[in-house]
Amino acid sequence: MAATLKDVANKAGVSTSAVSRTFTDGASVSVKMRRKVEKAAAELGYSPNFLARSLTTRRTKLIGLVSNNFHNPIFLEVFDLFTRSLQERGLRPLLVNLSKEIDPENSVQMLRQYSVDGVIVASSTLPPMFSKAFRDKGIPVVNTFGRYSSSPEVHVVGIDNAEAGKMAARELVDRGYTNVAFLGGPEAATSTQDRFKGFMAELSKHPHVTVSHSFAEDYSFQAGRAEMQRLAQSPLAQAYFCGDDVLSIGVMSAVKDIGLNVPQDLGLIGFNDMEIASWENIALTTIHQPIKQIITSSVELMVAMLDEPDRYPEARLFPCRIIERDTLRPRS
Amino acid sequence: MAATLKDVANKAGVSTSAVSRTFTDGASVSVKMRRKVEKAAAELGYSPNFLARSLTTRRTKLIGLVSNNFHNPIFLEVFDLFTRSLQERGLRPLLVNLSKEIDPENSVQMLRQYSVDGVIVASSTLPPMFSKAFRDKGIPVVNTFGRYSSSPEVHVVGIDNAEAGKMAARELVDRGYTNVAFLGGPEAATSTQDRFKGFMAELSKHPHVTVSHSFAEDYSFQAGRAEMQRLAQSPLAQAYFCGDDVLSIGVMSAVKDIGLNVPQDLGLIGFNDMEIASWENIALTTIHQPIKQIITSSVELMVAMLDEPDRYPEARLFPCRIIERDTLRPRS
DNA sequence: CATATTTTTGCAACCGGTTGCAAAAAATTT
DNA sequence: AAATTTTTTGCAACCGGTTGCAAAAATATG
Repeated sequence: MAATLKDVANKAGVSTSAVSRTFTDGASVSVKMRRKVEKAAAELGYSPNFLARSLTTRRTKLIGLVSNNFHNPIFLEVFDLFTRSLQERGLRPLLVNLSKEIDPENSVQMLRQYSVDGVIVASSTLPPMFSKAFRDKGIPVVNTFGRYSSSPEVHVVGIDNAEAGKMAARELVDRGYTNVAFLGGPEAATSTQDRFKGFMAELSKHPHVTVSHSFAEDYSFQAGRAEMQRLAQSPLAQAYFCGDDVLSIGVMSAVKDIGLNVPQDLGLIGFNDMEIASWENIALTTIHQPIKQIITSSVELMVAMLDEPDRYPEARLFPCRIIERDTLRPRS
Repeated sequence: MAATLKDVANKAGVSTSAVSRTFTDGASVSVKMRRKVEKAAAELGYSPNFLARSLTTRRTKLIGLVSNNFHNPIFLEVFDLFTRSLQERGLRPLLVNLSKEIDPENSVQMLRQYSVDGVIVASSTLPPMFSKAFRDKGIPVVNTFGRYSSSPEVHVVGIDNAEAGKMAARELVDRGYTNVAFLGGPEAATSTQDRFKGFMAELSKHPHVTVSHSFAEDYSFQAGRAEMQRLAQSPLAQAYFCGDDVLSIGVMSAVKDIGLNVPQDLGLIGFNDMEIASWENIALTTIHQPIKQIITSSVELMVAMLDEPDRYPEARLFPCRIIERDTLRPRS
């Protein structure tokens, strides 16, 4: 069907190596030869087969993009940024949806069979073991949104979740709340655990502030709503730090149903700063996670690893910042 | 690095063909041979290289998943369903983000270079020419959410947008609105054009109903909000049919700012029934597009085409239905 | 048991490219 | 113009598999 190298070589009356070289940059070809070959190639509509090429070059330019977050709107943005960023560098994302998949082995094997050059694991809820499984097979891996560790075993790019928890705590204290609560996502997620730890650590410096906590089933609107409905059966705190924006919005909706007003009766601070949080009829005060930088950095790190696979694992952390909107009472 | 066919053959003391056959189903291998080979393979941790295999079998099991909708939350659901559905059938999505890319040629060439078995174009805003470019190169293509045509040139799976427009019109008339408006997405999108046509056609049967129309810049919250703010400078209609849920929510937010109430002062009906529409603090009445069926059907069609590439192009259309929530006044 | 039939196996060519090496051609130097 | 150096080119082996074909082995038939 499609024209091959050999077809072009025949048509141009040259060797296959000559054709190959014209399509490999940095190879030695004379101007005359190049012109002759390019003419024949254009007439045949030839372009080299990447997969055949990969057999000898050992580079496919395929990058496994592995995630289990196909329900949180922020991940649409994540996929947008990743795909664009990879494309700009001539890399191609092979998307793997891990929803309800627990065992890394299948994915590892499959991505190896496709000879991906590297793997980006984009998730804050997958166990670190997942990323390590790739590293153990010698596949360069970056765990984006992964857990920061002082002795990282794989490359991690993301934020310091504990620090973010502290930031939320400070903000609530600053605004004069004296009875606050942590309403986290799934307790098993390392991101939740770390934010919780940071939140509590900071508050322990302010003994006059009472603190409670609970965890929603997952990072979703309905989980947040349900959790707040449950909490409302007992006395509520003055302000809640939610593990995620979409969770916060669920909470907001439940609060409204109860007949309370945000921020007058109850303060709310979210996490992520997804686009929806900025919608004027939501206007959620939240902690912004610099997704764009995180993703750009992840891709840059991946590119660096392609040249230097045994690069020493590093953690790249980006600072978060508070985006003030309408769900916390004004600073006192 | 990784073990190859030859390594396994050596270790097991058999020919490479024998090893190849044990990993190809339907090939003739004796039980003894299979056991011997499998043992050696297991010890070496061997699994076949798909790309090398694809060279001779001419099947990569890669499917290009091409879209330009990386900002509409409904597409997260779309990607979730596509990736899961493809994975279940042993196919692998190679994701292509077409945002701001207008020329199909690059994508076509790139996907050809990776020898994808087929391409799914998931977009209602890309011109039909895009899908045809793949077909012209002999690549099986399904245009999901594409435009229905009585003489389709490529396979289309989606809804009958004109019919959906009629459905919206009927619903508004039924509820006694006599002054209604169409607030579409980008005018260039075929989906917008068709819904508009259907909407107008149905209303022409009800001469007592006044109708106006306008178009937002794109399918986004801010575009909807801006458009409604603009419209509010002149007298408003009683009810609006919006081209998309996220657009509707933008409209809703602007309406609220003006000091009007939905549905008492102004009715609103959206399109898509994305998850956010069901959030209790949004509660948007909308037209449900059966995304799940559309995607399952798209993938099934793709699988069928892999066996029969010259299959006669068909259009598969699924009926929409109205989801009643809180943004239209009750039936009179 | 010899012969015919079926199944299993290995050889060798091929899929579409790349690349080390040496010969050929072109450009420099003497 | 001959000798030397540099650049360009083609040969042939290879990347990791599959597959048609014929030989070998196993099974069935007379």
